[in-house]
Parts: sequence; C-alpha cells; structure tokens
Amino acid sequence: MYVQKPERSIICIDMKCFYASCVAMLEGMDVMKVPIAVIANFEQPGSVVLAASPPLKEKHHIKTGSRKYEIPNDPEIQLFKPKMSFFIDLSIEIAKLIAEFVPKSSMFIYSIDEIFVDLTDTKKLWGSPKTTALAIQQAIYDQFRILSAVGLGPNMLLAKLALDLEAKKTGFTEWTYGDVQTKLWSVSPLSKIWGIGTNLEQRLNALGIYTIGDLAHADIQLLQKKFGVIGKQLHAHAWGIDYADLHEPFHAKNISFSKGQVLLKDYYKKEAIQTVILEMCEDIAKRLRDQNFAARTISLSLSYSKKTATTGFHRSKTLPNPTNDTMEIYQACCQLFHRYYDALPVRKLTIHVANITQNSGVQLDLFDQHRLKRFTLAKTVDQLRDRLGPNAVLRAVSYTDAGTARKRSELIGGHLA
DNA sequence: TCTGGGGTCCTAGGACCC
DNA sequence: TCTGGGGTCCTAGGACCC
Repeated sequence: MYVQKPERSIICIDMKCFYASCVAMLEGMDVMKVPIAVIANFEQPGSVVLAASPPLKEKHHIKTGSRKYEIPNDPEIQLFKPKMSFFIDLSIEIAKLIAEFVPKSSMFIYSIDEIFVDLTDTKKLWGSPKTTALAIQQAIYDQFRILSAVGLGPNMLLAKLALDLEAKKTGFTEWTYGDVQTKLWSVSPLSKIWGIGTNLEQRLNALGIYTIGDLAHADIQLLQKKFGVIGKQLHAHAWGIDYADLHEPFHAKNISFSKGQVLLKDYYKKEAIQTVILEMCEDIAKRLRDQNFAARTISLSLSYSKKTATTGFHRSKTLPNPTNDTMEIYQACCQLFHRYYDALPVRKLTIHVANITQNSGVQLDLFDQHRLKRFTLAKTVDQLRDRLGPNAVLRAVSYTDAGTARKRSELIGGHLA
C-alpha cells in the first residue's frame, strides 16, 4: 500500500500538566499531591480549566478543558491564574536543556508543552533512541521537577500517536509500523486520534467507518471524493504513514493574526462596541508593526448574546493596499460593522487580519515546512522559537505584550502574563 | 455547554480577465 | 458572442490543533 515508509527515530515529548506543574513550583507545592487547577478567567463561570493536577483529575474528575463551574466547591481544591510569561520562560529553559542533546535543527517545538526531537543521528553520542529519550526525561525531571511523557516512532505522526494513545498513561512508549495493526487499528472513536475531530468522526461514521482499521481499509477514492486532500491524508495516517520532515523549515502558507474576546457582559450600545473594536484594532496593528508586517484582508466576527436566537456574522474586506495603521484597520472594521450589524446585544468579538506581507514589500520568507502546516502555532509558541535563536526550528511571529485595552493589558494569549 | 484565546488549512462559488 | 477553457483573486464557511 505505502511502499516508502520513513524510518527515523522521532520522539514527541509532552510535559505532564505543564501549567499546573509550573504553578506548583512557584507556590512551593507538590503537583502530585495537591488538587490544583489553572483557570483562564476567574470572572467567568464557563471559563476553561487550562491544567489540572493529577489529584484533581483522579479524585474530582476535572481535566483540561473542563469548565470552572464543574469544579466542586471543596476547600481542598486551589485555583490559580495562569502566569504565561513564567510558563514561557520555563518552556524555553526545557527546550534549551533538550538542545544539549541534539542540534536545534533536530527539534520542532509544537506547542508550549510538546516538542518533537529527531534522535536518528545521535546514536553514537547518546546510545539508542530509547536510552536517549529516558535520559532527556530524567534531565528534565532533575532540573525542573517536571514529569514528561514520550512517544517514540519512525515518523512524527507515530511518535505523536504513541504519545497520545499510550505514553501519556505509561510515561514512555515506542511504536513501530508493526504496531499500527495491533495498536492503532482498534482505536475508536475516531476522534481519539490527532487530526480527527468530532465533525470528521461523524462524517466518517456515516460512511460506516468507526475504527482506524476501518479507515485503513476504506476506499481511498471515496475518501478523496468526500474529504478532498484530507481524505487522502486520513488514509495514510491510518497506516501510520507521515512524510513530514522535522528538519525542513516550516512555511505557513497564510499567516494571520487575530484577536477575539468574549465580553464580560452583553453590549447593547454601538459606541461601546466600537470602542472595544478600536482597542482590538490597536493591539493587532501594533503586532503587525512590531513585525514590520502589513495586512490586506480585515475581517470582523461578531456573535450575539445567547439571549438572541441569532448567531452573528463573519465578514471580511480586502483593501487595495496592505496596512498596519490602526485607524485604517479600524475603519475597515467599522464599515463591516455598520453594514452587517443588526442592533442586537453583542457577546463576542473577533478581528482577524490576513493576507499578510512584509511591509517593505519583500515576500515573507518565514516558515518553510510543508507538512506541519497543519500544526498550530500559538503566539506563545512563536515567542519560544524567537527566543531560542535564529536556528531554532523556525523564526516566527513574536508576541507583543503591550496590549492597549486596560483590562487586558497584562494578558498573554488571553491569559495573565 | 453556565460562551477561552490564538492559530492554520481546505473548499466552493462568484467575479473578472485572457 | 451561439460556447469554452484556464487562471487569479475574493469571500464565506468549515474543520482541526494547543
């Protein structure tokens, strides 16, 4: 079926309950013993749990992604605000530690708490990939008291699947292509694997596909017809195949910035809504300017209060020339706002700028890796890469922490700096 | 579901041009 | 200008990830 299979030794390392471990470190507590949670926003009951310590997970069944209102009112449980700048610093230190084992070009920082490392070429230096992986885990624990989980596989996908499906429970797992049939094909529901969300799962189910094994044996023509390029990729993934090269510099085809917020209350007045929009434009424009970027496509998304039966709208507008001027962006947003706003109470606003170029007119040459295009790059992650130096896997859009909105000026990625 | 925030990619249809 | 192909750009919406 797939003749050429990559045969490298790739690990994916995940820092266990990273935010909770960081907070515990700051508070001088043992994350393994105390039930603690890191909450995005204390003021909103629906705010998500960003991290939960093992005792909170086990005793109270709260996990990452749970909501604040789901946490029992137990005095034993302690809630903390995120301290993003500290989390980022620590993440950078961990990356630096790993860089003592491999060249930076063999590292791909996937998120603030997940890193891929290619151990193929360091066998002479450190021994087998498994030995090296365990040594890295031990070093992270020795230096930072942070527990990690590692999946090892012949390509990035299998490393990630080994991590998600097994190593997160066992601490370490190695998967080979031989494990695809025995370990991957039985996986169900489909959304348990990376790349398949609930929606894709339902559409696959409608075709009679319920396990990864079903997917592997599905008609590839049909998959392609129904899901386009994604269908082809799903089939390859079901066979554990992934041709992504960790060493290739990442190239995002379309970089974009967005800023959105759920308002603390419903907004009824046009003027008040526009004030918020202006604040958000200011932040976005500054981020563009700091990178010497300019954008042509400006979009405004607006969600109405749940009280209204309507959802909202998402409209965009492409300007003839790229801009990073606050007021030009604001004016574009206002035009969209006036044209599509229905005078209903507003609860959520998002501004998105795309079609980004270097302001100098020189074509943007960041990111140059074909496959990890689908991987997300949160701003915080981008900053990690910046700080790791020019040879870190990629240079990226760094985050500017000087937001203008009074309430949000201390937030990074929407969380407390 | 008692509405997090920030990203990337894909698709489809329409406008416009040669 | 009976019909047609091929290309780019724009817009809206959908899907996925951490």
